[in-house]
Amino acid sequence: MLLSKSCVYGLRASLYLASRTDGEYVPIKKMSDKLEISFHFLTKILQQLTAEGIMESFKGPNGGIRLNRNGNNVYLMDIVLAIDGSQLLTECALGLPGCGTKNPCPLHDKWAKTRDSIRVMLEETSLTELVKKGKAENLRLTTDGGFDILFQD
Amino acid sequence: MLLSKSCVYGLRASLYLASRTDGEYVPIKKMSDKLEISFHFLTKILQQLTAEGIMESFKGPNGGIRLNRNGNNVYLMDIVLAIDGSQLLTECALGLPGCGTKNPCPLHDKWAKTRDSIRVMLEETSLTELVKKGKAENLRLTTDGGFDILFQD
DNA sequence: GTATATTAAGATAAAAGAGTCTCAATAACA
DNA sequence: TGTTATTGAGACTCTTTTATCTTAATATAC
Repeated sequence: MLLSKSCVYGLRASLYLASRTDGEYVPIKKMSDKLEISFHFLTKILQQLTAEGIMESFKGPNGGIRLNRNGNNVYLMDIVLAIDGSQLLTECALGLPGCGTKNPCPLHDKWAKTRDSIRVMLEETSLTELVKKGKAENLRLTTDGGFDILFQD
Repeated sequence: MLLSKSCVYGLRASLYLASRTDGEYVPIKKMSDKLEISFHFLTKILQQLTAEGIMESFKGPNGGIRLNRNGNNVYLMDIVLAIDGSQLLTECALGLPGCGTKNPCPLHDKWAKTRDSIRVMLEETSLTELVKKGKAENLRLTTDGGFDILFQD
């Protein structure tokens, strides 16, 4: 698995939040219902993203979570790094510690190239870009149902 | 993590075997010592690869494991599929079941492209190619030490 | 045939990842 | 001020992966 399950859930939740343009807090419970993710599990993941400053939270009635972008776009890489760390982008394909251009394994060069294409994809893809596409083509963020059903209250 | 630890160990062992051109069986114990992998764990992994027909084994004194290539080259993809299965190459980046060109998630297109570059790399890289490179440049297959130390008895 | 070197197979254990539960803290509002 | 809606934090459980241990099966050689 490329990304951990936590990370995948984090991405889905981020996309959901990014599509809410009103800037209001969304309760985690609502998100977990819509996205079909366990409430408590999602809560933990969002706590991480909040701690990293990617989201901000507010307690109490009318509270919830929202993106904290200060006008800046959020990229997939931001989420992945916050949850899974940089492992995917640095690790040796043969699991050798300290593998790099200095002291490589036989697979290093090829793997570094492949890894780079993953990195570029994550770095260059923004939440807003995917939301735009998702809305335009009514794509899905859950097992069944299109993008739109997420936003019917 | 892109590949499971079992798969990584399987790749290292495969490279080790591919570098032994004499066609003799290599005892797992010797391999596990050289490659610094737990003997019992490696045994299980090699059992899988033997079951898949990628290697062949022989019991008793002078027994061990060797590649069963019948003159054919083995590619990284063979090992990965045998141990980790096709998950990596088919799975949706957002974890949605049945995600594909028919019913995609917003990330599907981009991820399919990235996934493809991983697939191509695994499909096009052969053990012999890596062994050749490893020998020529004395690269490593273990934490420390070059390719050559593996083959001093 | 008996001892020895090896893989095969299954049981068990330890560690990590995924998921659940409970209670505390905070904020709104009646 | 008390009730309710929410996030925060920690303990706990379940599952999968990783690793170890034990015993059986098989082949060789004396």
